[in-house]
Amino acid sequence: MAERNGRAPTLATVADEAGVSRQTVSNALNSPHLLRADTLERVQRAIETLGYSPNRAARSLRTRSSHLIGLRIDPAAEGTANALMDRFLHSLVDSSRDAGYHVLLFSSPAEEPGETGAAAPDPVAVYSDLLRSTAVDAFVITDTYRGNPQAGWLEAHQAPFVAFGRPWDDPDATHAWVDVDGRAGVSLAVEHLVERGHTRIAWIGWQRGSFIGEDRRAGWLDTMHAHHLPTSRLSARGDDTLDFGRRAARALLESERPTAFVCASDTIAMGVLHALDGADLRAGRDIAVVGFDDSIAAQVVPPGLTSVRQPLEQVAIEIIGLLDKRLSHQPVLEQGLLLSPTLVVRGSS
Amino acid sequence: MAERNGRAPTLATVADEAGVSRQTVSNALNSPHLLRADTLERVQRAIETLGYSPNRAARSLRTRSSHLIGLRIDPAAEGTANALMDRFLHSLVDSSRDAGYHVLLFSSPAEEPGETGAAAPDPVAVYSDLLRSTAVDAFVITDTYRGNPQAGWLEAHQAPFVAFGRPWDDPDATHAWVDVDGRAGVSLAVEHLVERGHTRIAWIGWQRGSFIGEDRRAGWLDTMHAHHLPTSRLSARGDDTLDFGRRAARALLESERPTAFVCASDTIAMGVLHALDGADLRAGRDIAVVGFDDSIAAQVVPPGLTSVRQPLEQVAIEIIGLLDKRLSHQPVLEQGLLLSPTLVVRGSS
DNA sequence: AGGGAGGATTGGAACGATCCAGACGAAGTG
DNA sequence: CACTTCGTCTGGATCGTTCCAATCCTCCCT
Repeated sequence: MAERNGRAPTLATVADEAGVSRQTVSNALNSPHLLRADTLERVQRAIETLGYSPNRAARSLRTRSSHLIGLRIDPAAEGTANALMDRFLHSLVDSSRDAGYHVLLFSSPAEEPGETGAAAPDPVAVYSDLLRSTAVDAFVITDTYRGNPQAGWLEAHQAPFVAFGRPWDDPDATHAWVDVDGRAGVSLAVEHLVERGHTRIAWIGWQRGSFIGEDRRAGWLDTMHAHHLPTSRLSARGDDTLDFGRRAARALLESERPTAFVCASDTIAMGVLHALDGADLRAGRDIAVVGFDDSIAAQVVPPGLTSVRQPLEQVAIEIIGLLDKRLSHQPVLEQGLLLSPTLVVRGSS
Repeated sequence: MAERNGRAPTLATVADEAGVSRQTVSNALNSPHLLRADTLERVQRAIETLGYSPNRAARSLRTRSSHLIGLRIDPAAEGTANALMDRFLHSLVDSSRDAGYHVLLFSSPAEEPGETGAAAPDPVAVYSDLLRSTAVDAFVITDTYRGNPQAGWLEAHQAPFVAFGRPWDDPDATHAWVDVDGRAGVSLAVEHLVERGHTRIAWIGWQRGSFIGEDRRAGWLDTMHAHHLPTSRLSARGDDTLDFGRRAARALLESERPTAFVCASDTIAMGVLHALDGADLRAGRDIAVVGFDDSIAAQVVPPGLTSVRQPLEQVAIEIIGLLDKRLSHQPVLEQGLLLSPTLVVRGSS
């Protein structure tokens, strides 16, 4: 931690201390194999003594790479059990660190409806700007649930990025992605319920038009058919809200008497729990409920909500792996990677 | 978005295009008042045409400031309803953007117990390194709940930072901080319950030794005394876990028959709900429960958990405000800022 | 008309690292 | 012994911006 005349030590300082040239110190850091063993050690000792860390700005300027990865963080809707991001973010930061990167968070300025109209906030402008100013080397994009303009733009501008989520709507996409097999996840859930003896298993999911929603629903449909179980009128579609979950469950309970609910999200599943609470039914004893995402709410709500858990830690690792390959100009063999979720069984089933 | 020979435009490119010198373009960006109106407009047009954004690395190298704010993101314990971070993070990113900063996330390498012992992972090393390499201009630190080594170290090294949380254990601390008045929050909760006619109001909180825990508990104690209500044997202390909440509630229900529970956290409150669920009691009808944090779980659990909500958005704004002042060498008048939480009333009370 | 004053603009130097081409020895080869 | 080869190390140029001091221009005053 020693400093000289109040300013942080530079390469030159270290070079003086070790009695070598700047370039040699640089090599000691970046290509140690080029140095003779004793020189290397001498330099390392000097670095240690002075408490030297290379200046990122200077390095970044010269090498044209910041070793930062950009991630847009979207305004999460309150009340939607969307703590997904939390787990993913941790994992992403950890994986990045291991690969020598840091994560830079950014957000888009809110598109306030009552704004002075002229400056239409281009959702892609932020990406463009970060890239042009060499603030980040690459992006991780996460919001591919209903197509996504960023992916197209980034791909067109040859910006390095990896997506969490398949390019559902663009079969020609060539960018790298990692995704979780939602269909297989829901299938796990249905199998689990069938094993427990349920035959009337209802689906509560999202509106048509959500690719992810349709994929998950297909998991329900497939598995029900495979077991020759009825599906007609056992399915509801709506928004990803507590309230919709509650209303849908109430309606289904009155008309179709299902014994189990499989939901497209934990938010909806929590809505179902509300409906049961209102009808004096108990989840797990009278009716089974399964959610999707293994959110914190699922973990703590009594009696525990069975839920499909995405392997977010693994997703993050794979994403950084792909990104790192891309950035170090190694050939990327697999374009996309589909990971399997697991089912966490709790009291609600 | 026009580019010249495949490389991003620089100041010089813009200068050529506008027929002025580099420095003038620089001034157009940083001190527009120095330019004549027509020159300014000419330069701006050139910038627009070329799609120029200043190179951050170069700027950062010259000005010795990265316009990045570092935030350590800790491995959140699963199952603890700690989605606090999520709201805070969003807010912090937004406020930072408005002030011209970005947020850089980092984490400490996990201290794996089975590691080759020698390299003891110094919790402060990461901060030190980021600072020396001028990767960030300042830090926001959040984990001050039981003293915090970083704050001391950062203060000693004159590193700019603002803490979310009071310097409980260090009356001599001179750094800036923003915190939420937990005591007042719990007091709100107790007042609310008293209004509803409760007189036997129990407290379930954390172990002695947590400053925050004692502060919140004091809110309960104060308010109970103010209303001449009994407190003896109505208080339990333990870990911040579901399980402790459940056990404590069960024990209190058997021995003291409280009609309401006030908890130090939503996690504990959810544990209480588990206990009620097991005893066939209903929260809100038979027994009132109030949590702390207004986590997502509190929002979605049936019948809704009344909870003390921290004004995290405001906290983030104030933190960035203080940081910005500090970094732009304006005098910081207030050293600390204590914000008031609110009570969100839901079905559980 | 000459001399300041002050605003507008400019070119050179610097920030701290890496790239590049070349220098220096020591070792190997004909 | 001269010549090449290879491993090691070095100095100058460079990345794109801002700082600094100097210059130019315009306008006003005497």
